[in-house]
Amino acid sequence: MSRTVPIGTVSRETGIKVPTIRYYEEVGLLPSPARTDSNRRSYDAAAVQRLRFIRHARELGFEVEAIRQLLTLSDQPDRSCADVDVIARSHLAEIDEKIARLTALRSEVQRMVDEGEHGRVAECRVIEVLGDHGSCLHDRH
Amino acid sequence: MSRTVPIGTVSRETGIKVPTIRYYEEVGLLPSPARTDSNRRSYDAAAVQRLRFIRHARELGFEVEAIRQLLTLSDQPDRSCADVDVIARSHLAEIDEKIARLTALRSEVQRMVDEGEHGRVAECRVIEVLGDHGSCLHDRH
DNA sequence: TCTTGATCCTCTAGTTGCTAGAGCATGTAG
DNA sequence: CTACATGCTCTAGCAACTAGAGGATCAAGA
Repeated sequence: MSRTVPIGTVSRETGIKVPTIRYYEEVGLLPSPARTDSNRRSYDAAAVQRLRFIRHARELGFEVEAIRQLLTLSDQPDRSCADVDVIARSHLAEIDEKIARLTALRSEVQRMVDEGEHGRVAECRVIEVLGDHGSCLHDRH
Repeated sequence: MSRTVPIGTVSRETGIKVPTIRYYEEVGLLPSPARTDSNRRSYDAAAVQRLRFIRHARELGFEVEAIRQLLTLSDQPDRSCADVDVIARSHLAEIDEKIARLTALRSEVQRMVDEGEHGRVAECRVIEVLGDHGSCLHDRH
């Protein structure tokens, strides 16, 4: 059988603070782990990976409800294909939009770094880049 | 002179709720706008664009402090190149990491959609994709 | 002009997603 | 067998909103 670890170790391995791990359990993102005889939580590798997923997804700006859905996708053994598809597609669109916006922001910040290297920071369009309407990043003036 | 609009219009145009706009003003992300004779806020186009930037940046998972820095970059007329460069570079790294993670997540969700179309949802690796260590998205077995 | 409904104001309080601390139990190293 | 780290639960605080009360103002119609 695989090794299980206490919450502090999980915290160190995932970079998620101990109370936050307990919080994720409380709100149902993470299944309640087994307990030792002395009532301490003991986590397996799957729990650690799930926590890492939660952390990264949060850093990427997904809200807890969206993460719950993505985790549910992942938990589905092989059933309810239609539901899974609907959820997956909507998240795909969301992800594409995030990538598009980040790519635009990236190139603008990169330009600032490049120009900064030559001693002058030209006028900055960071705001314009992310400040535009819609998701299509249409050509600017 | 350019048209200015009341807060409700700004809210509709940006998708940010009225109290949230006032909150952004309170915490210094948005400069206090001009007021009408009857003390109502009136916003110009620049304010609207700045709010759209804030919204998108928040959706992308940047915290308020990071947004404040990015906005400061944008507000710099042409001074303090070194500071700007340091800030820009650190955000560049952060942005690259976000893009890498999102791209990985995207391809996994895409795979689920593709396989779902053929009637079966294969085992899902969404968690594995974002659950990995570090930022390098190293090759999985 | 008067009124009625939408919109604005300020201020306070609630929600979400954590995060820190009190007070006590347990585990482990010397 | 201390002693100090780590765990437990529970309560309270913080960041970033969000909603509502109570009151002023504006804009359109009778």
